[in-house]
Amino acid sequence: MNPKKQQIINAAHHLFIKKGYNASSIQDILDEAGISKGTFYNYFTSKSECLIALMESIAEDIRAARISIAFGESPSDLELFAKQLAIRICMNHEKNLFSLYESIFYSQDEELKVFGKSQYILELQWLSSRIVDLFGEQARPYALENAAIANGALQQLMHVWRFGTEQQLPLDELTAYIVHRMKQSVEIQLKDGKRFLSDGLLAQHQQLPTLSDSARQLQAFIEQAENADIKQLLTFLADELTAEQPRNAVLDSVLTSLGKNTESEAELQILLEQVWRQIK
Amino acid sequence: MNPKKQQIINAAHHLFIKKGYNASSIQDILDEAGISKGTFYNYFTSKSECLIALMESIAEDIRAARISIAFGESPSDLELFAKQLAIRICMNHEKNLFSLYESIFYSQDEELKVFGKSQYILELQWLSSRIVDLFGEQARPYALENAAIANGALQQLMHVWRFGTEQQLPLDELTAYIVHRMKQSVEIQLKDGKRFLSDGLLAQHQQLPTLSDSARQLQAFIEQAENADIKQLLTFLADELTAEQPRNAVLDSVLTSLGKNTESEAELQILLEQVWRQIK
DNA sequence: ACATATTTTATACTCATAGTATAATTTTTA
DNA sequence: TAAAAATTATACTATGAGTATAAAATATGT
Repeated sequence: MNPKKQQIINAAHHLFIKKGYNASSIQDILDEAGISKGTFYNYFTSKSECLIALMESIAEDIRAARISIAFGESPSDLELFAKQLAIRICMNHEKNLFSLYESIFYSQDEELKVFGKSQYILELQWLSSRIVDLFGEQARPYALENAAIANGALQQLMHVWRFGTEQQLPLDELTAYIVHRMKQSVEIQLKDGKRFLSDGLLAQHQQLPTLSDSARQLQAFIEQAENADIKQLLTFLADELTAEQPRNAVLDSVLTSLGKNTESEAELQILLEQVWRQIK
Repeated sequence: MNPKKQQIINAAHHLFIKKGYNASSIQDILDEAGISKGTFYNYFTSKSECLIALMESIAEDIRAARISIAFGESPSDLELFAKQLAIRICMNHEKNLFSLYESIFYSQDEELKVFGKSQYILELQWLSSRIVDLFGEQARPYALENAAIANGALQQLMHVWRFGTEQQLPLDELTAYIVHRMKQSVEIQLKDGKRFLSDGLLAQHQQLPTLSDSARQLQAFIEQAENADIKQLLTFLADELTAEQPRNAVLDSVLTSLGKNTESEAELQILLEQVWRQIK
């Protein structure tokens, strides 16, 4: 990321937290970042584009944090899932960004709306796939619905907590509770088969990529890798994935090292998470 | 309501649906309503105050509709509750007002935010009290939590539906499903006692008013009643409530007549609903 | 019917902010 | 060190919120 662009995003971030998005004028951002108008419009065509860049960078942080705590653990670990849920809340809370996410959703700005929608769908799809990790393939028909409901429950319980008390939200307790309810719900649904949403509603059934698919995708990243250590790790990963009998324990440790590295781009992280799922 | 004020609200309503709140300028409202700027500022000090007036009038419509389908039915009827849930969705949807409600929530406008919060709390309190109606006093500790979660589930399932398909939302199916899940949840909680929110979080335990409380409150409305028929019905109601043995069937039918009358003010409607609960 | 009070209109004004344009200056790069 | 790119300062246009006010229209009480 261009450092000037990053500087603007940081300033915007700071301001949006302090005064909110709507209340921050572009002039405020210029002052905060100590740049002139021309520079701003050199990198962004509008305030909303700047917001999108900010939110994208935060989404990447969340993804990285979720992945970095996952490697070395089992994808079907309920506690891990609860922690991953907490990460989003925690990061957004810490950065006071709920306001942004929610105000975007129904914004009048078409570009923002589309962006918000895509972020939302990504989150639900991530949740859904994790639910399948947790409860097995049989839970797939109920995954999207439970993802949506868990999302709603999280949001609402947080609202009510915020309105009802000054106390600090007990986040781990909340996410554990959400996971507990989700488990109950899925178990009941596996018995009675009742649901409202069909699982294929948001996307045509995306078929699971194979290990060699992942290895092939890795090649692209190996070529453009700048850091030699990372290149080495990625190359090892790609080789090992195509081996007769991939040594999962070694793969896991390599993934963990790579996951801790926050430099890597979003696409690579997503690919690494895919590999993590595959080898479990 | 002053007809000019109503005319402005109607114009704003129309515009907000067509173009959204933020995208509608005050000038647009003036043009739509065919009035001049001075008149607008005679009734409202800002656009957001106009929005609040609009939303208040819609909230009143929702309340009235919910009450009018309730009289004559049992408060513990799950299907009635599902229908009452559908009313809010339906009215907002029809009027395309979800955008408004949700954008208000995190608006930068302090006045709007406070209003949105109070509306939200009112809705949760209504839901909570209905949950107690449905599942008995024993469900009270879990009422607020289930109200919040049902609210979140409704919202999220609607979002996903909207994003995933062009088809018309099967509203009755959705509300029935929400009620079904709520029933399961409450039943489980009555056994295992698990919950996240305490029921008293939003308000100190409000003690139930007695029939004679209601009768006393009715007096005020009787005095200011303009329509003779309504005055007659209210007077009968107040007398009957203080009788040794109120004839519930008659009360119910009188309530039904009064409930159908949409002229009555919000406070009266709330009082009537309270009476309806008391006599069941 | 008339005088008075009120509501409404038309218009012009201030102020804040988004976004454009451009020439001058600074920094980077080759 | 010269050319290219980025940055700045500044001025400009346009839009929209909100205020002010005098004139016109309407309502109200007697």
